[in-house]
Amino acid sequence: MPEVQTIVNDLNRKAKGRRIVRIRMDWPKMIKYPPADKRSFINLVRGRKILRVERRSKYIKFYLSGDLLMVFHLKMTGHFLLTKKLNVKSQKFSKHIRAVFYFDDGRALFFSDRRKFGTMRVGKIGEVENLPDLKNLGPEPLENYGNFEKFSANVDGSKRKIKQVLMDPKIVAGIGNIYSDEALWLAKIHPLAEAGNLTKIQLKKLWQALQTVLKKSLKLRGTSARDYRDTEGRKGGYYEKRLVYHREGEPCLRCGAKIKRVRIGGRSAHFCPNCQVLK
DNA sequence: ACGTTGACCTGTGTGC
DNA sequence: TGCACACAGGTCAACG
Repeated sequence: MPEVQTIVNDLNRKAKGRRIVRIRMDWPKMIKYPPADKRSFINLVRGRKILRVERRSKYIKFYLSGDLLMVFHLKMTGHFLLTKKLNVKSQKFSKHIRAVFYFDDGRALFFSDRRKFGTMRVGKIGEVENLPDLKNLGPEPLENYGNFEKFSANVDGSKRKIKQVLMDPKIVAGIGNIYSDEALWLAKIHPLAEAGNLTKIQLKKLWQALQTVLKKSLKLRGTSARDYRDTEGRKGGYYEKRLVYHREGEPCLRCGAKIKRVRIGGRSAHFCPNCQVLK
């Protein structure tokens, strides 16, 4: 999520107010709405002005003229690159360009995505906001005023592992593999702990830990474990500051025990077997 | 209704 | 060098 927020902030500074004059679409399968329909997608978006860009969970929402909403999900390897043309810094991504949005000022927004998991949708605002994937999202972890209570209610009674629950966007928005590991370490909770068994105090601690790691990563413009780059092709700085993610075999920063890795629901979870409790 | 397992894709790193 | 296999920022349809 800090990566997505960084991109959204950049787009608001550098793409807001621009008109999209031409579109190149090389991977139409990424269009989820209107369903796999390249022509209607292009016809809807061409000629529209970008009024503002917002984030909800890990979705990037472009509000366009004509009461339209264009929504992207970058998944694991999606990038937005904003340049006059693909420069040296972004050459690494140039063979994975899936779409190009040409602006009225001569610049262009390139969408690159090595694994082709990224998605885009466009339609009337209400129409798109009511699509189930966007509508059924959990509370934003960085917004207060009742969001902890919503999170707590969503977790209540769950028999799943807390690690999986944290990564479920219907439970809480915007938390993936990196920040779930980081927050669980900070809150001293074992990733395999049954979510519904955690005390209210543990959940509160976890919620605060989420805010701590997300805010820290936001300041550092996200985590570049591997592919992530911002709209100018630059890396984020959080990877170097990470607490536990991708530290298997290294000493725990708190107690010195060896960090372990286990698979949970097909994903890697990194944790300290000594100071993260299962109970 | 709930929890788990594939599916979607392309690439890189590691061990034999 | 070649080959097989594990692994990689996410999400959801399909299944029991």
